[in-house]
Amino acid sequence: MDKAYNHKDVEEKLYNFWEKSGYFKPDSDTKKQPYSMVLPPPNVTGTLHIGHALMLVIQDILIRYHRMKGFRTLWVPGTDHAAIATQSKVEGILYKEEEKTRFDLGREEFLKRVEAFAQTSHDTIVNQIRRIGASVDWEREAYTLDTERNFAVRTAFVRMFQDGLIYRGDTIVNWDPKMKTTVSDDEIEWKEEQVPFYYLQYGPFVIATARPETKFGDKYVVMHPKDSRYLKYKHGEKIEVEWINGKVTATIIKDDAVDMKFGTGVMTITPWHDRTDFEIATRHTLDMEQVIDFNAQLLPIAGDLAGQHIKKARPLIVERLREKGLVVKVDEKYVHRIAINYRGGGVIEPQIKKQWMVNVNKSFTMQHSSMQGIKDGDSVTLKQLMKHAVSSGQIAITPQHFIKTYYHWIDNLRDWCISRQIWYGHRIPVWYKGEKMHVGTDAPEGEGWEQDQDTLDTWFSSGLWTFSTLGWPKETKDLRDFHPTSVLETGYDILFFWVARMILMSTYLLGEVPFRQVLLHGLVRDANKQKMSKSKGNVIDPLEISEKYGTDALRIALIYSTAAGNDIPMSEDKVRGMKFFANKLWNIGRFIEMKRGDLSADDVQAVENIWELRNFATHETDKEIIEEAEKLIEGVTEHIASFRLHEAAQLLYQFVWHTFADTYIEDVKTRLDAKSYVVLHSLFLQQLRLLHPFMPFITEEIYQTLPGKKSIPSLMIAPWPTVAELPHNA
RNA sequence: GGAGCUAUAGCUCAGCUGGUUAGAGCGUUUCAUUGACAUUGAAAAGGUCAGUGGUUCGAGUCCACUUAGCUCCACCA
Repeated sequence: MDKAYNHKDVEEKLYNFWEKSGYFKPDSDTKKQPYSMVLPPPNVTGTLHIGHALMLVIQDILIRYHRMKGFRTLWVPGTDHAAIATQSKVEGILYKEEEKTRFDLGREEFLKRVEAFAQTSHDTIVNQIRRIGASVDWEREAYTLDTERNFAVRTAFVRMFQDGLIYRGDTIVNWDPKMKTTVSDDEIEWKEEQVPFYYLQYGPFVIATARPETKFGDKYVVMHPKDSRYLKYKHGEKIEVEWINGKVTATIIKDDAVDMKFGTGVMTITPWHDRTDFEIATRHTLDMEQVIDFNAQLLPIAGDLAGQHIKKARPLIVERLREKGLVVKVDEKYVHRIAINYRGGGVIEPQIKKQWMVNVNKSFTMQHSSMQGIKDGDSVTLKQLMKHAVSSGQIAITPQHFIKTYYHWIDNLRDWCISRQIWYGHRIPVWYKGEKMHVGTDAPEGEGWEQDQDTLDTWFSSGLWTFSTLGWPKETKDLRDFHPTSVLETGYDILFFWVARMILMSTYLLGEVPFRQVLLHGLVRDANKQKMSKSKGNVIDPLEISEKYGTDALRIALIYSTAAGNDIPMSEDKVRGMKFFANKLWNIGRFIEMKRGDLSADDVQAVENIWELRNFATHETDKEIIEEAEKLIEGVTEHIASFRLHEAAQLLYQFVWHTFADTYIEDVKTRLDAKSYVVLHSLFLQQLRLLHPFMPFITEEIYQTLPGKKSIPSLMIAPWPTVAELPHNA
């Protein structure tokens, strides 16, 4: 063995060796118990960051452990087209490099650009996944927007439509005038901004607003029914008021959505551009009028200000109100929260628009269910399904406290808007011809049909991921063998976006849970507990780190000292420490290799089973180390089985370095004979196996380099150590 | 407004179902060694486990309250 471990020479070589040997594919022995996972597909918007590395490492540890345990493991890789995120990225580049918008190129040409970008990203990402050492089955790689997944999406849409769960209707949506699309509530980022807050005279009332540009059409004035200050005004009463562009007739509305303590307790409403106002207007069947168009410009209702962008119009309106003496007071220090599309950066302007929606509260008849507690023919809602899957214990969530958060989210869930006015994504499988509409997996026969222009929310397709990757809606063998999947491991930040939607889709479409266990990890932060971001310049690039210290050092550093679900402070120091550990491991290997030569005992065989090793113990310390090693095996196994990977890693680190190397080797090195050599060598091989899921490259390299016959060609498929002989039928 | 998390050594964190003297990494101090490994070894200093009260034979661990920090959800015109 070389004096130092050189990860650069080893990693690529070993990964190719593993892949070529077919170890990433499920074992052909179908009698083995299956263990399956899908990789949360990274967005094809660029490159992988350290959070992705963490996710890959945790999942790879689980997969490698179960593979060695004798399960028939499958880990399906893939990438996500991330509709709006990818499109917005390409639009940004397009504008920067050519000063063009997507409308300049047209749908077809623009999509070609996006696809080219996505392909490049995809290639980078795949390469990065390999570098981390992830033992995924590349033959089953999927893309959320490929042909097979598109068929799954269309099938799902049609099924939901036929069950009356998808409808098209006028709703108030979050409109991004910059990207020209709706975005979901979850895609909004709130930003605080200090703006002037205007108190305006509105007839006998004073109303308050931060957005005077929406106020042109306001003809309803709303107050709380119990507000003693305004009891003399009756619901439905009409009054004449002087307003921005002259006199209007206002109607008094009483509604308890009004907060009596806020402002003056009176407000005028703009139902077309505000969710709360929209809801009030819906309750009292009031008129709704659009004031701002989809480019964020004022409509003719604004009189001579029509056509102005709202940002420019605001000061002009305030000026006019001032002239008319309608401005009572201005609070300059008001903190207003504005909604921003966090994918594209546009300021959200609520609008009423026709959208495709999923009704989460509508009862439908369950066609097929293999879930406990829900039978075929039961009447349920999607919300109930989502809740039931977890409350019945058919899906476990680790850490447990996220269960409460999950329920809380479901309770507050509104209908899910699934249409997007962007081009990159799954086109909605609906066709129109005059007044006629066709909903189906394929275009209808005949001339003149035109497909809906909108595409689907990206989460609609990723919601199908656990089974669309296995071939659904075809009844494939993979689907039978590997669904429900065993574990879904992902960051807690997408519990709602993604995990909840997978539960919705799987319980509804398949009548079974998508996975039995949800395992959530935290955010990787920098050494100062700051979120990593490009603008802060504190981003740690996983590939750079793995290049410098070795992938194994990065892997174990990522999971070493943090409990599941907690955020992880990451520093280079930590990785460096783990590189030292890798070096220690390497040198134990060198020592063992060297001593075998000293003993000129090339026929000394390693003992496979630890319980047979006691026959070779000649000293008290030999017995002790065997006992300790047994405890290690039990401890590591138990910790991994309970998802305490950090505990398992800590046990291994302590044992290998401080018990095995510092204590036992120091003791045995002066009295080494053929018998104690067997103990030394065999125990080390056990440790390599236990460490292999955590540090696959160096353990495999040492294993391959150590002298002696190998009955097993790779650590990847070596049996996981146990402390006692198992009955043969187990 | 609603919900959740965190508080343990100088720093970053472990501590699973309550059970001897509370652990690790990094950092600090002292000593040793070119021996598989200076990417080393031996040792040391450093903690009223945020505070108060409770349950218990026994609490870092369970319960209540207080304080401080963080996060998520909803959202006020």
